[in-house]
Amino acid sequence: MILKNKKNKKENTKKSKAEKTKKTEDVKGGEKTKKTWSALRGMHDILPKEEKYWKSMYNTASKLAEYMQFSRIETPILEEASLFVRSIGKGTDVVEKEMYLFEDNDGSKVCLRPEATASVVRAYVTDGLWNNPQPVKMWYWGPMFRHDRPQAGRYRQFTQVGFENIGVLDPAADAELILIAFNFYKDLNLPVEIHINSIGTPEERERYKNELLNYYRTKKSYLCEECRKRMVKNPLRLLDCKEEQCQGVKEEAPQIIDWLSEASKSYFMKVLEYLDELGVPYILRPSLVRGLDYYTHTVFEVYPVSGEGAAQSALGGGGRYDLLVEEMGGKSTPAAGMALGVDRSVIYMKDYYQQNQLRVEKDPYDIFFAQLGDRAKGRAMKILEELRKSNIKIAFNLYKNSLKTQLDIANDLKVPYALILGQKEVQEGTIIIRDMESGIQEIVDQKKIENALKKKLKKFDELAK
RNA sequence: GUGUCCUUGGUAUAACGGUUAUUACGUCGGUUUGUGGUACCGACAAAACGGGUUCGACUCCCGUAGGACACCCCA
Repeated sequence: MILKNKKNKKENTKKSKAEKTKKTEDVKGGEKTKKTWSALRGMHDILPKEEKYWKSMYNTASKLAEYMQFSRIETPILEEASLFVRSIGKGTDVVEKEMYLFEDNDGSKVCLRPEATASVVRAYVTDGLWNNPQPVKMWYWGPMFRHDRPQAGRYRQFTQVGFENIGVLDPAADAELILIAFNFYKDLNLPVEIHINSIGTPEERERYKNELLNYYRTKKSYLCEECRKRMVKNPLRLLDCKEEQCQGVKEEAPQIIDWLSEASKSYFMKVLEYLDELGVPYILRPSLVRGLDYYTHTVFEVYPVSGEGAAQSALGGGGRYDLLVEEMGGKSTPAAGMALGVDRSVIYMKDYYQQNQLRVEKDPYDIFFAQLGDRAKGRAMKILEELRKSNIKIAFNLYKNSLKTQLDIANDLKVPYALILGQKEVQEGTIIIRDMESGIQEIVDQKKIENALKKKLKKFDELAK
């Protein structure tokens, strides 16, 4: 299909205008029209040139997970819709307007996962993970879907990396998760801010909500339109309002921390103490509430530290969800978790690296292997195959026949040495090693390539030491 | 979901209601077929899609799609 398309296109360009007109008529006459596709709204391709960022994120997460003893879990992308309605909460925006919801062939309601915590908890409950040594620490990396209006760093399909700790109620677990989030960015050389708060138990939160509403009712005449809606729909969000006119009211508002029980408060204090001990900087933000219903006690979000510019959206966040496992049909089990937005983090990384002239280096090639002539090409493939396990990183291009072009590529790749194999060398069983800087060439026996190269390459010297 | 702005080769761009749509990067090829960086030459490659206004639309208008930004919300 694609090939055919391309061919047509090429022919078109060579046609005169008159012929083009004719072609249009043909199309109208029922011939196939040229169609191209853009990605669906909010979906994007991750191109090869961006891969280095994604790779370094994945490797960083994976290494952290291993050190902190989180094991990888992969759950399906498609889940029963009610799983998320139950876990995330019926009234939330994520469930109400952002789910990719559709009917499966048998008529059951399924959806593309908007997040993974619910799935991980489902696995914990139904796959018997509660019989394993507790807590069960798991991490995941994969695509999530939310049907939202796209914006910078907000896509309908996006990648999250997340960590879940199920089965233990201990401030150390909360601190550990925050530490992982912090270290993830630290290892990538990205400065971040941790915002943290505690929203206590549902009962405490309910009491606070009433108190907040009582307070806001007395100030109703000062409020913006949006805030009046929030009073009915989502009172805790009142504290997020950015309108000038509401700032004064906000500052005087009661804070949730004052409405927590002693137990909740001291739990939260302990989390903060651990963070202090670890040297993880945080900002207490009494207005921080999270969008999903299942959170209890500790909640936190991670923000980029931007030199200038507007407040950016969160890179990630998480918190404790002690009631979710039971809500999902398991035994009452405490748990906590967090998730980071990889797409957003990649954007931040690109930006920050560019501004600060940092680079993600790809592993450079050691050698370029140039071949010349039919027989040499076959022989080159064979030699490349023999060197595959040698740890020497060799670039090659078997489809270019001119030596000039191949050395040009070698030059672009900035390799220190090139191998040159032509008809003559094939006959003699030798190969040329060319020093790309000095231009000095040396002829060696084909059987001794590996050793000869290793002698020349510095990295093998260092390994030997 | 609401609002504002935008859409010219792969990327970045220029001009124009009327000749063959500018330039750079890029890609491919070449400068006597076995030797790189420079240079020179050549080729490739574009008006998102559909409709309207007009003698004539890449240019003006409308719709669709996509993008960007803000809000709601969130990763």
